[in-house]
Amino acid sequence: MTEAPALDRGARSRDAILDTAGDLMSRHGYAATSISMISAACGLPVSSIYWHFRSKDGIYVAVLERARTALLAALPPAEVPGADVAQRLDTFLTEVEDAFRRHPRGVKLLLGLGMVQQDASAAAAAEVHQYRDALLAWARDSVSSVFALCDRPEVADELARFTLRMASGTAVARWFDPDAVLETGPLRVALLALATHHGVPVGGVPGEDAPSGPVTTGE
Amino acid sequence: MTEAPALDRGARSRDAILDTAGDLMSRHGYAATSISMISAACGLPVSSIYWHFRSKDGIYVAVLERARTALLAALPPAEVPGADVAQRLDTFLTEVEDAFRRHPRGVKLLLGLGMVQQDASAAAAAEVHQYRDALLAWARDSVSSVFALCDRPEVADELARFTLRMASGTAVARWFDPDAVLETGPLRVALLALATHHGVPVGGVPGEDAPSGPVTTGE
DNA sequence: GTCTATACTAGGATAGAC
DNA sequence: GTCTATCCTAGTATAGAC
Repeated sequence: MTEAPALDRGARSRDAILDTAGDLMSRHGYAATSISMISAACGLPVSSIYWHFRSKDGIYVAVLERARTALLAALPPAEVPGADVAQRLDTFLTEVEDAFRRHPRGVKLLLGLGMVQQDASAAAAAEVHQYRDALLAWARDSVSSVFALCDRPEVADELARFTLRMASGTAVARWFDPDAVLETGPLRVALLALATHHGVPVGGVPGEDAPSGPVTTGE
Repeated sequence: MTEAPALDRGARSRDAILDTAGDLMSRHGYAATSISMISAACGLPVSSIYWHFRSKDGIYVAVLERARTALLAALPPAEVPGADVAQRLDTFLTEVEDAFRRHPRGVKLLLGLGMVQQDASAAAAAEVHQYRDALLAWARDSVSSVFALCDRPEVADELARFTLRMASGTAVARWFDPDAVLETGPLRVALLALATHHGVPVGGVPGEDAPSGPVTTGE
C-alpha cells in the first residue's frame, strides 16, 4: 500500500480530492465550500489541489463530470425487460427508485448547480446540461420501452417528464425529511392512468380510457 | 415623495433592502450573495444594512419570513368551492399553478435553504420548516376538501404529498427550462386515478377502483 | 437612520523549494 | 507531485461623524 508505484500517487490524490470535494459541495453547495475546507478534509495542501485542478471551478467541473458518469453508469439499460406492461413498469420503477436512492450526492450536485446556474462557468453549465439531458433521454427511452410507445413519442415525453419531476420533487422532500423515498406505488398508479388516458393499451384494463368525464390536458 | 415623514424612511429602506436581498439570494443562493452586492444593488451603504439587520443571517431570516408570509397569503382558502370533485379539482389545480408561478422567488428561497439546511442558523432553519409545514398543511386541507376526505386522512396525506412533490419537481425543472410550468393536465389525471385507486368516489367513474391488476402501494 | 472609513478574517490563487 | 509560505482581494462586521 505505502509502496504503491509513484505513478499512481497522483491519480490517487486526485481521486481523494474529488471524493472530498464532491461530498462537501453536495452538502454545502459550491459557494459555501472553500478550498481550505477541502484541503483540511482530505489532508492534501491547497497547492496540490490547485496543481490537479487549475481552479475552484475546475474542481467543480470534475466533480460534476464524475457524478454524472457514476449516476448514468448505474442506470439500467433503457430496454426494460418484461412480458407485459405491468411487469416492465415494476422493473422500471424499482430501478429508478434504486438509482435515486443510491446516488443522492449526484442528484444533489445536479440540483445545486441547476439552482444557481447563472453563476456557473460555461464548462460547469455544459456539464450539468449534459447530465440532465442524459437523464431525460434515459427516462424517455425507458417509458417508451415499458409502454411500447415507439410510435407515440409525445406520450413517452409526457410520462418521462412526469416521472422525473416526481423524482426531483422527492429529492427535494428528502433534504427536509431524510426518510423520504420515491413513492413508487402512487407513481405506478399515476403512470398507468396517464397511459390509459392517452389511449395506450396497458393490459388488464377495461375499455375506459379516462377515469372521469371530459379531461383537458392543455396540449 | 421626497418629503415623506422621517418615520417612514427607516421602514422604506428596510423594505428596499429586503427586496434586493430576496432577489439576489433567490438567484445566487445565500452563500454567494454578499452584503456588498446587496449594498451596491439597493444603493444603501453596508452599515445601514447592518443597522436594520444585525447580521447576514438576520437578513436571511427576514427575507425568508417575508417570502413565507407572501406565499401563504397568496394561497387561496383550503375550503375549495365547487359542486363536484371534478370542478373542485380544477379550481384547486389552477390555484396551485397560479401560486407557484407567481411566487418563484419564495419557492426558490425555500428550496435553496432546504438544500443547505445543515449550514443554516437555528432561526433560519425554523423559518424554513414553518414555511414547508404550512404548505403541506394547506395542500392536505385542500385535497381533503376537493375529494371530501375528512374521514380518510391517510389518503389526503398521500395526495397532498404527491401534489407538492410534483410542484417541487416542476420548480426544479423550471430553473433548467424557464418555460416549464406545472402540468395540471397530467396531474389531474393522476390525482383522480389515485383517489379512485383508494376507493374514493370521484363521480362519473365506473365501479372499477384500480386501472390494472393487483397493485401494491407499499403502505 | 445614514454616511465614510476601517479593522479583521478568510478566500482564491501563486511561487518556488524539495 | 507535494509542501511551506505568501500575495491580494473580498467578505463580515464595527466605529463614529452627521
